[in-house]
Amino acid sequence: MMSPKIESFVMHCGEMGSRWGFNRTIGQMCGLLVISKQPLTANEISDMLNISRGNVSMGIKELQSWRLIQVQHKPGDRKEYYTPAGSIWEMAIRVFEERRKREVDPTLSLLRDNMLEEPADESEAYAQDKMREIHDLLDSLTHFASELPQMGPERLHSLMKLGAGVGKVLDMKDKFLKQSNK
Amino acid sequence: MMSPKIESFVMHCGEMGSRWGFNRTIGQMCGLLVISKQPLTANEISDMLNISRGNVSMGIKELQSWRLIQVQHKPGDRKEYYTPAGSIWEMAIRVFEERRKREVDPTLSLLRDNMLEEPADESEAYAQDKMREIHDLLDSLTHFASELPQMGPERLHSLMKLGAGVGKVLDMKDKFLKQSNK
DNA sequence: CTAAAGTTTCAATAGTTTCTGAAAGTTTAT
DNA sequence: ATAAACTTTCAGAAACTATTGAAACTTTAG
Repeated sequence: MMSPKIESFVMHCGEMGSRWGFNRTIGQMCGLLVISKQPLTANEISDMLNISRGNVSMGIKELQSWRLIQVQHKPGDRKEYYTPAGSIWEMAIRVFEERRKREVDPTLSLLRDNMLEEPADESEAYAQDKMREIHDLLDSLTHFASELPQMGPERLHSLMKLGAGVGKVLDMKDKFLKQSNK
Repeated sequence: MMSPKIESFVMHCGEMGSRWGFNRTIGQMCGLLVISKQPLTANEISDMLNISRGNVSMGIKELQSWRLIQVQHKPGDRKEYYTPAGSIWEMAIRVFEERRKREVDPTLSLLRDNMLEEPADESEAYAQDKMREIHDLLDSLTHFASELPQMGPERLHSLMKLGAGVGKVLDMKDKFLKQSNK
């Protein structure tokens, strides 16, 4: 049915899925759709992965809520065909975005609420300090992440290859700006 | 026992813990240790969070395997006191590193193995293409992440504030290098 | 309107993970 | 060597999550 290479990949996606906030079968479904050249129907997915039709239906709903898959229709065919919604890069961005909405945003708002109140004693003052530290880190990270989509994979690639060299480029930029201001 | 502000933070850490690869109580333990000025004993943790002593012991082991907490001893006291292992920044880096080891490295090696073999047909060729795309993205990300620790939080902060502006800085650098080569 | 082709829902079941608490283990002081 | 103070382990119970499959629903064609 599935070639062994493809199967090993799909099963691995299942394992990873369960660590990344979906469950095993949803991970498998996502992996399968990504490496399939042709769009697949719900029944095909159910057969290829040996999972019940109902489970596939719930999985599709979930993957749609993550904006990772799309429906397609073929003329003269009532079935719904599913494909990944965009490139790997776009899908990765969407997972980050969704997780930010679901996990980071509520955390930031809890931290902010907590920081507004006056600390009642020394231990609360310390706690607030730490919360501010966490808040600032999360805030920086989300700002950065929110710019990624506009950056595209090529620029990301050069940024990533640069690695810690980024520090040097930043210094260079600062120097340059200082000179201009003189 | 715990002030309401601190409690709400700790409970929230529990929720987040369960989405980030630990479980709820381990998340709570970690949150509690991070915002406590004083080191805590296992019994104190057990009392403050209302969880069994055995559970705390397992949680400590797990947090140590993530390199997130440290033991301390007080002179003339046999108990073990626990504190976070480093700053928030260092703890975040450790979580990324551990997850890379546990999740990304095995994925990369599976993808590489799969890509070495000759595709048997068109659909395998397509699958291999997609696998290469995933491989290259993960590979870039891990390279970048591996440089973060040497960068420190201040530089990260300026990089993050820069956001998509990074693109422009990269272009600037490229131009600069071209001119030097002429 | 009805049948056929398809999709979704949801109660029940299966499977997995987490937590407890009692027993076993370890370390230190005397 | 013993007892006291503390920690770890692990089998079983409790809690939670995922999966099935049959019934209900929707859509289209004739």
